[in-house]
Amino acid sequence: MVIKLDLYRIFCVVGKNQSFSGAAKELFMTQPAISQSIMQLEKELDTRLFNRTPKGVTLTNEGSLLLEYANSAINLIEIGEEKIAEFKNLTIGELRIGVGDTISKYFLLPQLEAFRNRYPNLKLKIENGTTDSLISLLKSGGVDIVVCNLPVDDPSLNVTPCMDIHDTFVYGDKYRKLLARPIGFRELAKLPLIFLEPSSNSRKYVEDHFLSKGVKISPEFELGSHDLVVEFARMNMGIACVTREFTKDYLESGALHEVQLTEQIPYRSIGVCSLKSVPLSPASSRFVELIEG
Amino acid sequence: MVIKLDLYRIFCVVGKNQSFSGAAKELFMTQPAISQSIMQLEKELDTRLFNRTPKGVTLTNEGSLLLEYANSAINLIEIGEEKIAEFKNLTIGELRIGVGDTISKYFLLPQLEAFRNRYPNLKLKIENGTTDSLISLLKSGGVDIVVCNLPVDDPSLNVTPCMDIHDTFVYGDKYRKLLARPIGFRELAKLPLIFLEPSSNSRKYVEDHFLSKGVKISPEFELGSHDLVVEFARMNMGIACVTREFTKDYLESGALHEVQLTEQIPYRSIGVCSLKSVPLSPASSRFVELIEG
DNA sequence: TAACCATATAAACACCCCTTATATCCATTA
DNA sequence: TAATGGATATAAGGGGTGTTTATATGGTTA
Repeated sequence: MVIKLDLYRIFCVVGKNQSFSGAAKELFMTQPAISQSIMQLEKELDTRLFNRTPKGVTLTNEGSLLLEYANSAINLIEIGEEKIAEFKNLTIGELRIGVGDTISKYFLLPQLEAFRNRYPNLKLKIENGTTDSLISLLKSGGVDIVVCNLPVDDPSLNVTPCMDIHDTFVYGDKYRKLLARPIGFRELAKLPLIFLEPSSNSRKYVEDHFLSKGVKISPEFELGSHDLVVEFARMNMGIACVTREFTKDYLESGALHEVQLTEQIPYRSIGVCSLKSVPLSPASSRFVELIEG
Repeated sequence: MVIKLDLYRIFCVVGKNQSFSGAAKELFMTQPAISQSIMQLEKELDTRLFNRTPKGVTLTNEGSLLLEYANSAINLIEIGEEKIAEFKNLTIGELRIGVGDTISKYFLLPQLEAFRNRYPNLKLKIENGTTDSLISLLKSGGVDIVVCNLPVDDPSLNVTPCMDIHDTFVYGDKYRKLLARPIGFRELAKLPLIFLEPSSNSRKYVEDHFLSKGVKISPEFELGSHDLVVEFARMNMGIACVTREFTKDYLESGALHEVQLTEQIPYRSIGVCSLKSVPLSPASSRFVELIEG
């Protein structure tokens, strides 16, 4: 027979008060309840814990010893509960986000900054990688959520789009006259093009779309990051395929100009992915609210 | 609302097993009981502690953290229970005995030695003093039991006689002829007498008994310890009032001889006294058994 | 697709713990 | 010494809670 732990809570309070009736008040119980609880504990331990006196009770040696242990135990539980509360406050804990490089810089970083200011004690861990590698990281428990380019088609994931992005082509001043009027995919493909590497999700998306229209591209430059692509365009190395939303500053300042296309490239979305089977942690859930809201 | 501590015990077992049904087996409960207990704990903490998977459950971050605290707490309780068991085994704890000097040396010491051999881990504290001072020490909680000369007449004490002692008079070789035949109190009182100090319980007892027979004694020597009294008799300084049981060696070896009295001094007893209001500790109770048995 | 193993849900029952009521003991005070 | 007050002990009844049985649901595996 295992001794009920709740008896120890009562025991601690009685030990503190040196009185059954005093403990009863503190615990919002009646004196007989306390009396019986202590008697039960004493019976199960086969040890007298208190000496009853006309003015209360006093601990026996055994009782004193036990009280130290019981007090510590209950304190530990209380500290544990406090820690849990801190988790809920997001004053402790961690948030592990998987995110693609470009999204990281232009979309997630500002959000992360705000989030960090709000919950400065939360540990943040950011994992970079391709969409595919991030999704498998998510499934293996390496990250809590993944922010990546959609579509992601996986029945075991919750996928929530949170921002639309548009693939577009931009150029520097040198090409201004040449591109003064709208052009089609086929004409565009003949110009010197600047793209991301073929492995990149964005590159594949645009390239596939062109292919579906019967147009094959063969870029002059294939670069490792969106930043580089933008810089090359600004240096008039060619026409760059970029994400409009991540090139906003250059477009608004007039450093770059957008190609007018006669056909549209359908927009894509950035979305948050999480495992259906694992409920979001408080931190993840709060972060998702933030970037969706 | 305070969270029931027993939920934490279940939580620990589930955490260890990473499985509700596994924990159910270990706890001799059914799986739904575990399921509901964890759900209740999660509800009261408003925090998910386990992620349910098809092959069991896994701890969330919150759960992991809480488990450390809960495990430690329950371990503490278990250690406390073990300590209590040690108290019962008399492998820890202490025994505080109040005892008169003479009794200490001739009666208690041998018993104490046996007791200590049997329970070597028990701390022993011996307090010396007069019967009166020991009784008040007992009442103030300074000792657990008192071994002293009876009678002790106090309604708040349990008094158990455990050995009879006899007051008698002894002498050395010089008095041999003089005391070859039985004599009465009155004649005895005229001889040079060696007694304990007037404050001693034994002295008072014998002196009072003589007085009740109309005989007043005026000892030649009044000494501080029974040992001294015996030694003075051996050195033929007079006729010594001693306890027969504590002078056995001298009498048997012929170093001292016992006065043949025509009237008897009623025997007294040595007894163990304890407070009625305070049950004996395991150690006290075991010791009392020993000296009574 | 069926079987198996995991957790979740629902409902009934049994047990336990708490409360109310009362007793008892001791100490203090009139 | 009797009476009062405050402490714990005891007894009995009732309500709540936790456990069980029964069943559902979901997911992996063969």
